[in-house]
Amino acid sequence: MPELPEVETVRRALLSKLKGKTIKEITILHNNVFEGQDVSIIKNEIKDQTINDILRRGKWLEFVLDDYYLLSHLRMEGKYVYRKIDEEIEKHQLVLFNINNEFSLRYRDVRKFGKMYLIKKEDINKSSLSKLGLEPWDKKLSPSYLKEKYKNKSLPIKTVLLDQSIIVGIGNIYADEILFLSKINPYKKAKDLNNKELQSIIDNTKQVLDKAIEEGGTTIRSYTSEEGVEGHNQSNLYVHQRKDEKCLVCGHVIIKDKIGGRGTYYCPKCQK
DNA sequence: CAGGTCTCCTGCTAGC
DNA sequence: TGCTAGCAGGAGACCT
Repeated sequence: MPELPEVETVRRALLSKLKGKTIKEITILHNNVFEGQDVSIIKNEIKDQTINDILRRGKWLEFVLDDYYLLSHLRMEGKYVYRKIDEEIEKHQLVLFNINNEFSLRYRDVRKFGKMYLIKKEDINKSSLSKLGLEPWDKKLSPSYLKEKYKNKSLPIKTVLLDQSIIVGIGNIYADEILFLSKINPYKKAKDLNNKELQSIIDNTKQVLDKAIEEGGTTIRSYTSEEGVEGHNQSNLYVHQRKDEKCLVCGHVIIKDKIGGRGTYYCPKCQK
């Protein structure tokens, strides 16, 4: 599932193909991708908008057009494929962007969970992006920031790490890895963490995500950044998807539990 | 406000 | 071998 490193890898690949190119037309084959929006307006407004840049905020892609931002969230299995304009439409391709009348950028999403929003630039503060917390590398991310955010959180730290209004970009895979490296039990209540543990979470978040970006993301199940390009970070995972295998540090068997409805992998000996 | 539950969706797989 | 129930999960809606 695309988390911050995967989205960042996708962003870089898209930018190299699309920077400066123009969306001549959009074909929306599945209206729910633009949930709550009038697709006829979108079809008109996006016409002839140039892709000036592609940014990332948390797990969101932000296409910087002339008058709009096109926000795209891949959720579980969303991905972009790039085709010659006249190639046949394949199953699961939900939105087609005509690029310079020459190429076709296609949003493909088997499970149809992903979302897009076309937002006027002046309305960006009313968008989903406005509710996001700090990027992992933000200088403001400190133990005191987390202390304040966690002070009323009785939920397990595993669950709270996934809360995008506090730190952005962490999903289920990296949350498990961050807690393993921080030697923190995923069941521990967020509000009970001390400064040392909070600092450890901050340090390991940056380290885990940096490493994963360097490796082009983690490919388990279906993620690829562009067609035929898989990530390599799966070989760096200590606990995620390693149920019943031995902990690489202490040899104890890795446990899988369900915490907050999410599959959670951890080493009960290393993580107290 | 905090937190629990449900919903969306389809492909894969464990188990019979 | 073939079938099917159950599982996978990010984020927002809705309820208590």
